[in-house]
Amino acid sequence: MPELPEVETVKRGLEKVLLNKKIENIKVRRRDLRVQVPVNLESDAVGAVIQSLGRRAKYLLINLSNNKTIIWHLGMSGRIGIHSEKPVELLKHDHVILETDDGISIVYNDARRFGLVDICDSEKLASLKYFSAMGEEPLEDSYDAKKLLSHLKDRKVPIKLGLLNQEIIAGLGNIYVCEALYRSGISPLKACNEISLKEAEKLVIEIKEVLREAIEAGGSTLKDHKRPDGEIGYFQNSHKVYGKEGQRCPNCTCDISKTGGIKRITQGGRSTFYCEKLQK
DNA sequence: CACACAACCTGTCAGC
DNA sequence: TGCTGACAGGTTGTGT
Repeated sequence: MPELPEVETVKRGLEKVLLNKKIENIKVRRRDLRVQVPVNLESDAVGAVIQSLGRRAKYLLINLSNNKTIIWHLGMSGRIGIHSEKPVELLKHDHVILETDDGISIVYNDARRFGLVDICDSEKLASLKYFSAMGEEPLEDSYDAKKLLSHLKDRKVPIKLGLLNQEIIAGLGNIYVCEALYRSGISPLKACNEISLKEAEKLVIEIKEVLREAIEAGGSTLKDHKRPDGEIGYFQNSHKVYGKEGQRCPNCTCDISKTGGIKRITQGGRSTFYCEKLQK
C-alpha cells in the first residue's frame, strides 16, 4: 500500500498506540529483506521508549529515547498490523514483530520482501544512503514550482519518470504520479525539460492536493491491503485514471467507442494511465 | 552523467 | 482444476 499517503496513514495509526511506549521485545523471523535486517536491531531498540514517529518520503521513522531511529520501508507489498491480543497468530510473510510493554504487537508482513527495517543513530539519519540524495518533501509549505523546475530543466526523460524519481521529488509512486499529471493536464510523455514554469506551478498545486486528499481518505487500498488499524483507505474510489484503461475520464465528453478512453502505456517498465485528449 | 533495462520475490488473475 | 504468462503500490545495480 505504500506511496507517501499510505505511509503517512500508517504513521498516524502507529502514533496512536506507540507513543511513549517502551519496546519490550523485537522478533525478526527473516532478515533477508531488500536490505538485511541488522543483527543489532534488537539490542539497539529493546528497552528504549518510542518518543515520536516520523516519515520521510515513503520511509517510516520511529525515534527512540536512546537517540536511535528505526527506519522502516514497506516496499511494494509491505503491511503493518497492530495486534492487542496475545498470543498473536503469525502468518506466512510476517517478518518482524515489535512488542511494547503494554502488550501491543506491531507485525510487519511483506510477501515480496522489497521492504526493509534498519536502525541508526538519529543524528546520522540524513546522511544515510536512503536519504542523502533524496529530493524534497512535496507537502512542505516551502515546496514550490521553482524547486521542482530546478530538477527538471536538465532532464530529457518523460515527466512521468521524472516524478517517480525520488531524487527529483520525494514520496510519489505510480498511482499519484498518474493522478497528478491527469489533474494538471500534462502528458506523461512530455520531456522534463519542456515543462514550463506555468505547468510546474500547476503540477505542484495538484501534487500537494492529491496527496492531501489521499491522506484525508486514509490512503488507497488496493487488493486486500489494509491500514494498521484494520480499516481500509478510500482514496482508490477517487482515482481518475489509475487502473482505468478503456474507461472515459471524468472530464471528457469524447465517444470512447472512437477514442478508446483512458490509455495505458508502459514507461520505464511500469504502467502509465492517462487521457490523450486532456493531457498535452 | 543520464538513461534503459533487468533484477529482486511472491501472489493473483485472466486466458486457455 | 491446472498450467502459463502478464502484471503488481518500489528501488537498485549494471551496462551503454
